[in-house]
Amino acid sequence: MMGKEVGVMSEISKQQLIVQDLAQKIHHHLYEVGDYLPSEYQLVDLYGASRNTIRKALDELTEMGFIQKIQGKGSVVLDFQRYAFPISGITSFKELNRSMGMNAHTKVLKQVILDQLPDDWSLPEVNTNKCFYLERLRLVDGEPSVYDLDCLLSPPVVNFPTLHDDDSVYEILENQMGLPISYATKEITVEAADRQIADQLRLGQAQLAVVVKSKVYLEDTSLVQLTISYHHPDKFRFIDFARRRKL
Amino acid sequence: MMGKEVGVMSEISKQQLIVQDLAQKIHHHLYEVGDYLPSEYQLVDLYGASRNTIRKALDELTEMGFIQKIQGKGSVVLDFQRYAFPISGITSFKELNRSMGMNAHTKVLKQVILDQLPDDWSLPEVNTNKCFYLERLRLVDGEPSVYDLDCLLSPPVVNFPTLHDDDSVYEILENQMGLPISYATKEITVEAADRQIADQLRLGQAQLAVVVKSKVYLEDTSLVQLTISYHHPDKFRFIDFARRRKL
DNA sequence: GAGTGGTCTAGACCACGCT
DNA sequence: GCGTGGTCTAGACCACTCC
Repeated sequence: MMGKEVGVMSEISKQQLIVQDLAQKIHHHLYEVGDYLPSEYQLVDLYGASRNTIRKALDELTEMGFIQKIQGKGSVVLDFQRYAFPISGITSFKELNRSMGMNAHTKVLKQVILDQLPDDWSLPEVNTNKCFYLERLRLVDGEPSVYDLDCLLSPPVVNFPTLHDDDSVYEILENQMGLPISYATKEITVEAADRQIADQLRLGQAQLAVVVKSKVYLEDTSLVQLTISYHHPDKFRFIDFARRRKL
Repeated sequence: MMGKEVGVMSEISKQQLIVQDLAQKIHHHLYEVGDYLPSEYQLVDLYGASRNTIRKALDELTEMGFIQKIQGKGSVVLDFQRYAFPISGITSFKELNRSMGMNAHTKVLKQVILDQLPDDWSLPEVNTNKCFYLERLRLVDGEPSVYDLDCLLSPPVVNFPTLHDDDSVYEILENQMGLPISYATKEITVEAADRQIADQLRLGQAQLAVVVKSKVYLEDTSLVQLTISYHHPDKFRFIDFARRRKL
């Protein structure tokens, strides 16, 4: 009948601790693919949490593709550890670089402050924004793989520092500037790249590139970043996990 | 202290009813983009549900990109109604056809029963399966857009009926055969298509197609369908909504 | 301080899988 | 019948926003 006994939030929720702990254990094969996790009531004892908290943690792991719950049986560990190459959810290139064994580097090619968005970014909804404009080339194993155009909008971004090679934009936004990224939309198409980008990526005759356009938003729904990425078609690979949504 | 008063599950959960009702209202602009939904406590009264149930419904809408919750303020309606062209989550082509104003048709080109998976599908983990093999061509506005190769595995699929043009595989699996689809993995790459497919899709010189390989699973984690889709690069468009996951 | 969402607890009952 | 997950309720307290 009473709430929890502590008065101080330990910076991170009990639910998140459980998620991270279970994710770690799955990742390190303490729970093997095909195994059943301990039952919800066992986890209640293990973590000293209510069943509701346990269930919310398991829901999160389910959504991320770590486990599948089967009524009457338990929670099975799935084999979807492997993450996407360029991007599945929202994760920075640097984070991907770390969590997979990727030998990737980023070169900053251009970095200026603009008074307005570039014309060809075509955004009727948001305009007349100052922005920090970036052009970067991503190399994987020394091969040019992605050409990134970025606009960091101001507001909400102010005093964006000079970016160096291999710096992570997300890390700066979240950790140094206190701007928590919340969600993003992405659109993937195939288009002809212009001469400059085609040269940089060493595209062939067709000059076709995979184009990923994304809009990144903060928790207060303000738009913070626009990105257009040109991926070399031979090096593009997108892996996704999705759950069925009934209408 | 007591559970709910009813004894009969009305086939669909109260939580899902709330999700569907709110999604409808957002879709039909009863709640406009940028509006705040009624507060959680108001929704408790509106729907006669506990706050926990309301919150779980809102969590689902959040995950799907309908709303963004802001602490201390409320739940804002986002503008991500528009769904992906070929596929965002797991949804059948027919469902997409209905929910968007798409003039699409599907032609069944080949339909046979195989004793084993085709060699080039390369699946070490699952083998020696009988399967129902399908080749279909998807036309959008009369233009060939997608060439689909499908394998429906047996087991779990038994007695798969003869498929006609514009039939939905998912509908047959879920409604007629009682096989509930639960989740899927997808991989998107760009590859050269073979002559036959290139001709059907009327690809240009480069013969490049966007290749989407997916594995579809049931609720009991059994693999039910393998698909390789070749998309015409000019007509391929993938739209995604993703939320930030902290490690 | 009032109102909103965020986290957590404790308990009840239902539906499913197995033996 | 027992154990597992699925749904729902009622209540407590925290953190944040805005007046």
